[in-house]
Amino acid sequence: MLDMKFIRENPEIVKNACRVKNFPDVVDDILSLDVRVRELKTITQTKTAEKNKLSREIPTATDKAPLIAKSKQIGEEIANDLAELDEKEAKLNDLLHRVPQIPSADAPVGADDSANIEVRRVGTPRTFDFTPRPQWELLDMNGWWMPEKIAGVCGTRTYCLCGELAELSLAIQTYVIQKLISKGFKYIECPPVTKPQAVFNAGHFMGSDLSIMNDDVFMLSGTDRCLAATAEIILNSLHADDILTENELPIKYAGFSTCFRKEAGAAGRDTRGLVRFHHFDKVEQYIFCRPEESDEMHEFLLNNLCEVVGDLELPYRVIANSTGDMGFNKVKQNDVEAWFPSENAYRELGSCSSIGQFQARRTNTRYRENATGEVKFVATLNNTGIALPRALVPVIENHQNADGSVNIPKKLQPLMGGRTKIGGKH
RNA sequence: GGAGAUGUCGCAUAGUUGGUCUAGUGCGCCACAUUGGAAAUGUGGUAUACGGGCAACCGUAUCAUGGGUUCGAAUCCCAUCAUCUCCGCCA
Repeated sequence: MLDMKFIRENPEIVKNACRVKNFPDVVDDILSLDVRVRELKTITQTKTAEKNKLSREIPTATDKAPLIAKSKQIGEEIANDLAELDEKEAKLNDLLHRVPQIPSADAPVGADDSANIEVRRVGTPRTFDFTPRPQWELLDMNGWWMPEKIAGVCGTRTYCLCGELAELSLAIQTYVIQKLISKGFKYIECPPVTKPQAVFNAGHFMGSDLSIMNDDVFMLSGTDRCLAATAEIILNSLHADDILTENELPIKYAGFSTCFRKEAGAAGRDTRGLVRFHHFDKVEQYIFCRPEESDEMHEFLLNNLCEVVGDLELPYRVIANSTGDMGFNKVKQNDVEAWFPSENAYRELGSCSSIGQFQARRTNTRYRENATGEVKFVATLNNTGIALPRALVPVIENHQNADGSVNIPKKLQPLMGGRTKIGGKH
């Protein structure tokens, strides 16, 4: 959410954000509600002050009855005003949670991903001297998965990895975690089960009604819990209501969790191979920092993901996502896409996002500034570290050999017991 | 899952026959004084949010959370949550 004062003082900026991000403009409703809410607060507080004064006089008064009567009467007036205040404030609160984050000035403006800009391209897609196999053929011939079996047992959009590919998946995960630890991240194993409030805090959803997320989140039947779609949800709320010291910042967390998604809007898409499931494993980078250093941290996070993809020896490109494509809570977003030979296209492996103070307002995560002693909201950022099994797809497709074996990227070989390749006819 | 206990202003605590509690004390922290410097000591200060005000400042709320009783609640009632101890179950 945004700061009410900011909206009050910069309505045009906020209206513009609603426009370029494709969200309904509720700014005028907010402004008029805000005026009434403040009016009511002033009135009720003045009356309460009067009532408190009377209450203090009563114990020592000789004639208590008239004071009690007066106090009682003021109490009734306050109750009426409060009823209206509660209603108006709830409405205002809901609308405030429908205002999107202001996008960065350098973000491309556009309605959807067609307005995204390619920032840079690293590496060149390999030219094969044989006909490369798509991921599912490699998976089949090497016995690295059992799609029909798993679909039968667990349903659609689930997967299992078998044998050496499962080992490689674990090696990649370990590699990324170790890399992030070496860059100053604290590794956190996050629970996949959480409360809807934490999902709300992450700021992906609009409004203050938590029930709307039922369409997108797996609720655990008969409980008040749900399955988290990303470790970001847990990491973001890890300092809820804290006042951190400036010296603690930036806080860097590398969170691992299995992620659960309904993929309700993706029916029929990516049904073959290891691209899209109801569950997957992800190492997430997450940072709490001073707002002034947010841009610097964004580059840091983005670079970490680029390094990981580079270490996997994959051609990739970096995208600047447009205002319409970046989502409700984001200031800016850069997707990192790797080359998928079977699709003859670059596809997303991770997404680096600056959230500004949007999530921090929802979690009430603040820090005390050394110089001024002022308490301010922190800025938060997140990026993928690695998402599996999707990241395995470009790895096996780009590094495949004619015999169906797959070369292991050099940096991963130590974690694979020194092996240089897996699969094929040994 | 069963039984019991607890939850106070950074930490530790006082406060439970409702009203000098606008929450006391100790520690910590900050400032000043004292000192050649320090320790010790002394004095003062020490939260967050919101509303009002150019400002100094004033007001309101917060004693786990949410309700309730009352003119008035840290204190009484109800619900919820969390923590601890024991039992049960279990990777």
